[in-house]
Amino acid sequence: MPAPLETCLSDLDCPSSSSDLSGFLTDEEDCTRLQQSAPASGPSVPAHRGAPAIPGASDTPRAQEEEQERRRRRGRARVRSEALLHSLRRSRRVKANDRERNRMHNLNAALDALRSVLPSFPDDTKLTKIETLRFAYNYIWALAETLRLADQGLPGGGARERLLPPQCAPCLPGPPSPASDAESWGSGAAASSPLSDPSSPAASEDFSYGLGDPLFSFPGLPKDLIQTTPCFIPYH
DNA sequence: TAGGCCATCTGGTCCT
DNA sequence: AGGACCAGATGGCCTA
Repeated sequence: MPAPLETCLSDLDCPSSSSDLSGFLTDEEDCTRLQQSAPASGPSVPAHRGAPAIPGASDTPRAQEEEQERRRRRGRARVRSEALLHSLRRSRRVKANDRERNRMHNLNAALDALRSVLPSFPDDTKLTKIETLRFAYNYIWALAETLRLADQGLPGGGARERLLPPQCAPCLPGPPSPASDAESWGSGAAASSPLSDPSSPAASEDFSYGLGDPLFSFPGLPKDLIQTTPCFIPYH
């Protein structure tokens, strides 16, 4: 069990490494100092290991003292090496944490952008992440169905082709399947949330958007919301 | 107070 | 080797 880092650093006779645990070194600094402090190559450690340079010399008290001093130096070098290795790992971990934090911030920004183009609720309640994804799925589906029905109703058809670029047509989803959605979206995570119904394809009470046509149904979405949001333009 | 949601940290894995 | 991505763990905050 290695000694705590603070203890290790306090034992070091290197003044520059004996303080400031909060300000971690750069990788370059760490690598350089790790190389300098390696037990086998450090300037304070003799090239020979274990056995005295002169056979039989360790019998004298002076030789024994020197041997003890060499051991102490090797011990300090090892401790310093471990501390710096710990510091190197720590600095890399801190960098990785920073990147991960930034990545999640970007992900949240994308979710906010997605929320901004979805119909908002009257009380300005912010959708949770899972609700946003579910709601977006349903919303896209509802819009696609609107286009499809518009296609059927317009003379000569072609509403979808006129309103969407060709590459979009194959991407449009089919109607949400409650069975498959139960698996793909998971269950129970937002089941108890008051906002889970609008975002859940598996909602029990669907609001039928339009003239009772199930293709217009938007699961759980309040009727007045649909009628007031500019994103929903009923097809006549 | 329990449960849900979220942010953050962390170690593992994969990719460039 | 370093970065991106992922999933698990943890703790804080909020609400019913």
